[in-house]
Amino acid sequence: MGNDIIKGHLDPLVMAIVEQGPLHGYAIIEELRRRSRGEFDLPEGTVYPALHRLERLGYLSSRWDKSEGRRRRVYVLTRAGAKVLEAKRQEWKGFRSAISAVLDGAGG
Amino acid sequence: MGNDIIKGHLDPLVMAIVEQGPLHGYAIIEELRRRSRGEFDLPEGTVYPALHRLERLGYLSSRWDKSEGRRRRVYVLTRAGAKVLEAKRQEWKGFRSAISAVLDGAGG
DNA sequence: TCTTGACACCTAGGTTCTCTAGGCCTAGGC
DNA sequence: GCCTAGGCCTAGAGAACCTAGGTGTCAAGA
Repeated sequence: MGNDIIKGHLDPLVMAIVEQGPLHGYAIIEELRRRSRGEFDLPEGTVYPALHRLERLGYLSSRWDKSEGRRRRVYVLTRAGAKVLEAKRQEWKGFRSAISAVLDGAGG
Repeated sequence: MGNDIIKGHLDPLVMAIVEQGPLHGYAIIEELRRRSRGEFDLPEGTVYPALHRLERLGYLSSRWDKSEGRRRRVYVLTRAGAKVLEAKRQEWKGFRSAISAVLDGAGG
């Protein structure tokens, strides 16, 4: 529950997973679950459209892989994607400290 | 730009502001901007509907105040709202560490 | 053989959230 | 009188995520 709060943060998560090496959609979902220790257990209907969007934006590129019988679409991070990811990491830091500042109620 | 990443996090922010004392909408916007050091500069069209939603959910309650000539709707956090806010704070901690774990690419 | 379950992909439509872009009103300064 | 700041409001647009379905392969076991 409360996967809703992921809104607006999914793209950098996916890009960060793919950053470490070519991966297909299904495996990305598993990696996301594993690295977040189960916090992000995302349905395919969330992740696949996100992958398509990121590819359309030029942040990921993909190719079909049939090496093991099953067909898989394998994604890699483009150079543009790497730049965007780095920017998103910075953005996240600012966002995180801003939220914490408000939630912790520091007077100013 | 990038106020989009606030999606799903606005409610606890607003509740945390109101937690510290009765406040009206316009002042809540200013407090949010101040405490986040300018990070959250939200339009009225974002905050007012959120206040109405939170009141409808029973997390805030409001009364009209006319003590200074101008009419203002002043909000306070309900007991239910306080419980939800506490839960949201915990949720935020989990979310924050999960995002960081993924973005920092810790292998295991 | 047939069924089941894991793997692997896809998308239409619904819901919900935030933002844009307006509108209304009062008070005070010029 | 006019303008700005303070103060409230909402309809509709746009975007994101999820639900709920669909397709197909492969391996294990009844």
